[in-house]
Order: sequence, then C-alpha cells, then structure tokens
Amino acid sequence: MKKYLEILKKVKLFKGIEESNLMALLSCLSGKLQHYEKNEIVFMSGESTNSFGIVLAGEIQIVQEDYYGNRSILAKTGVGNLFGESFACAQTKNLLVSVIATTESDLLFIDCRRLASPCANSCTFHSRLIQNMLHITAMKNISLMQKIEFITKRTTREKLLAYLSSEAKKAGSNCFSIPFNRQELADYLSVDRSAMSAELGKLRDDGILKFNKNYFELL
Amino acid sequence: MKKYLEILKKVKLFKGIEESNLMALLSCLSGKLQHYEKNEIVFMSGESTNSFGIVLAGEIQIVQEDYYGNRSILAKTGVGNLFGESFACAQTKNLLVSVIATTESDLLFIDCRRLASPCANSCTFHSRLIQNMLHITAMKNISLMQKIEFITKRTTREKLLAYLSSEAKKAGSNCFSIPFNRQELADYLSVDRSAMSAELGKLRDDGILKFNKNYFELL
DNA sequence: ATAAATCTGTTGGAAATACAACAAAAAGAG
DNA sequence: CTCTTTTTGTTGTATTTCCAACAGATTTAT
Repeated sequence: MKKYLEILKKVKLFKGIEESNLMALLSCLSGKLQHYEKNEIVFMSGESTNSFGIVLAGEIQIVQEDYYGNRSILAKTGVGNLFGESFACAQTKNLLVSVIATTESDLLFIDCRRLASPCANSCTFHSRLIQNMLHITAMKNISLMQKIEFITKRTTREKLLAYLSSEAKKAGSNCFSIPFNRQELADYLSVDRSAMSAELGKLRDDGILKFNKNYFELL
Repeated sequence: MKKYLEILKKVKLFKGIEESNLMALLSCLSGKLQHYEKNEIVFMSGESTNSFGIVLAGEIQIVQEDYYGNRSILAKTGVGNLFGESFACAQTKNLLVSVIATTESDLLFIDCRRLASPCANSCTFHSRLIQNMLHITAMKNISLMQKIEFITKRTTREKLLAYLSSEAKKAGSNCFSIPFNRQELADYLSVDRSAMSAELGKLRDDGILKFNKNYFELL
C-alpha cells in the first residue's frame, strides 16, 4: 500500500487528514487492494455492494447497458477518484451500473459501513471522512445532472455543443482535450457514433470548432 | 413551526433524532420558513445557494430549461423531502436547475454550513445529521441514474416501458399511479408529448398496458 | 517493416421523432 | 349549469436519428 501513499494523500475522501495519520486510518478502514486487467468487470449491474472503490492506478468506466447492447457511459474515472460510493452509501440497493476497468488497474475497496462506525484507534477521523464523502456524492450528483442536461438536448449538434462548451468552461480555455474517443463520446451523449462524426464534420465546416483526435478548439 | 412537527419527525434528515430534541435542533439550525404561491420560482438556475430546502407543505419540481423553452423535469418532490441539498453541500457551485413550486407550498430553508459546524447546544446531533444527509444524497444519485437509464433508451416505447416497469416495481404491484400528468411525464422522459400519447395508445392496443389518467396497469 | 486490429469519417435508406394544428375530453371558475 | 381553461389524444409532414456497410487513417502487435 505504501507505494500509493502519494496518490492516497490527494484523494478527496482523505482531505484534511494529516499524512502521519493516513496509514493508521487506512488500516482502520481495512481496505482491500485488488488488481484488474484491461476490460475486466469490477462491479456488475444487478449485484449489491457495501464497498466502494478508489482508483489507485489505471482508469475505469461506469456504464449502463441494456439487452440490445446499447451502452451508456455515465462517467470515466481515473487515479485518485471514487466509484460505487452512491450504492454503498445508500445501502440495500442493487447496482444500476456496471464498472469496467478500461486499462490495467489497481483498485482499493473500502467497506462503507466502516466509515461511520467509530473505532478504538482513529475515531476522530470518522466524522471528517463522512463530511468528505458527503461532498463527493454531492459533486457526483451535480455531474449527473450535467450529463442529463447534455442528453436531453434535442439534436446531436446541440448535445455536442453543450458538452464541448462545458468542457471548455471546465478547462478555462477554448482549447481543451476530452477524455473520450469517438465511440465513448457517442456513448456518453447517447447518440449514434457515425451520426455524431458527421455532425462534428458539419460543425467544423460551419467554422464553429476545430478538432484533432481528442483535442478540440471552440471558435 | 410547531404545526409541522409531525411532518418534521418523518423527514429522513432527522432520522434517529429524538422527538424531544427536534425543536432544539431546529433552532440550532436556524431554519427559515417561507411560503410560496403556485408556479412561483424557489431557486433559479444559475444562482448559487448555501441553503437547501425541506418541503413542509405542497409540491415542487426540479427542472432544467434551455433557451428554446425545452423543459426537462429531473424530479418532483413532495412533503417531507429535501431539495437543493446537492448544490448546497457541494458548495461554490451554481445551480444547474431551477426549483418551482407546482402548488402553494411551505418550505423550510436550512443553511448547509450549519450541519457541519458544531454548536453549544446540540453538538451530538450534527454527526447524525451528516450521516443522514449522506444517505439522502446517495439515494438521489441513484434516482438520477435511474432517470438516465430511462432517457437513454432509443425509442419512446422503450422509455415508457422502462419507466412504467420501474414504477410498478416500486409500487410492488402491476397497478400503480404515477406522479405526473402527460406533459410532465413527457418532460421527465425527454420526449414529445403528442408522440408519447400516441405511443401509449399503441401500447394499449397491443395489450401491454391499461391506463386511465395517472393510473396504470401493466399486463 | 509488415500485418492485424482499432478508430474515424462518409454515405444512403429505413425508422423514429419533433412539431404544429386541431378535436375531444376533463377539470375548474363563476 | 354554462363557459373557460387545461389536459389528452390524433394525424400528417418535415426533420433527425439510427443502422449497416465500407474506406481511409491510425495504432498496436509480431
């Protein structure tokens, strides 16, 4: 676990906790480290879980998939970020999503019930942990609402512009990279990839944006 | 405030708190009660807020609306439920949604920062409050994911069936009422009302469901 | 370097949706 | 009760999307 100390220090769940106390806290939470190969399934929709995960290496996707194989990407998450915490914290709920490792990954699993239950060693941390967790779920809530804002737009063009504007705002610049390839972007915006590609071409022809692979510029 | 004691006792945010302590806690949180008329705007998208609300009487909608007036209903919330807590808890974020009173309503506003800050009187409650709040935001997260599951379905028919199945499951019966009229349901599922009405008719003709106003039966 | 696999852009036809306009039914007001 | 307003259902057309198939470009593996 020690090799990941630098990463763990930056995890928002542990914000405000002294580095010197971090290792004690981690053992108190009795997290389990697990390794996943590329494309391996971490959580399967329908299962239930009391644990959430923290990405220590690699990258994961949170997806919904229906009978026909239509895939919807809810989020893509990288090093230092949490996943599954909503289901773990809500309890008694089955997962509505699957979690898939999109690259080889190291994931740390923590039982949500450990957050609340005070322990002999590090009781003082627990209340801070829960506050941090509340902040994290609130932020996720907002990012889900943002996704909803994109996908409720009527046309592919509007969806693209809403998403790209928001990325530009996030980056603080008209030039920015996005974390998706074309298929993934289509799955995130819930549109057909080929139609989206065509629309991107039109937007370029109309002089509204430039792009090269994952790199975009709004004009 | 006392006239709402029965309601406040059932609010999930106050779960696990003794009734005898509830009034003390409320004064500690220094909530503000406000009255709204039908169709009055409670929060406006773009504003920022440190407070969240609790519905004590009436009903509110959480909506997103774009330049063209396309309205998307994220949720409809009634007595005993919270709204705006994600934005208040996430801090420094502007509202992505508007909140509208759909009936005459009494709403109690509480500053989110009061939840965390320990106070002289009732410190012991704060940790419980935050745990409850975490549970609430986690549940909201899940209901947003559920909405996403509905609206990412390809066709209006699939969206309807996904939504209605989920309502049937929630009700624990094939017969159930939904909290929306037709226009609201269309706004929730992000489809055209008239097309949705037509599709409902087809579903009935196909013997898949029966309905009368807000009352549905899956066959 | 070459081959294989993946990603991206392009097109045309079939299907589904949005939009507008209107009629019927239901709910609410006076 | 009657009139007004709101809600719901119906239909036709224009628009948009989905799907499938393919070609070029890029990346990865051998």
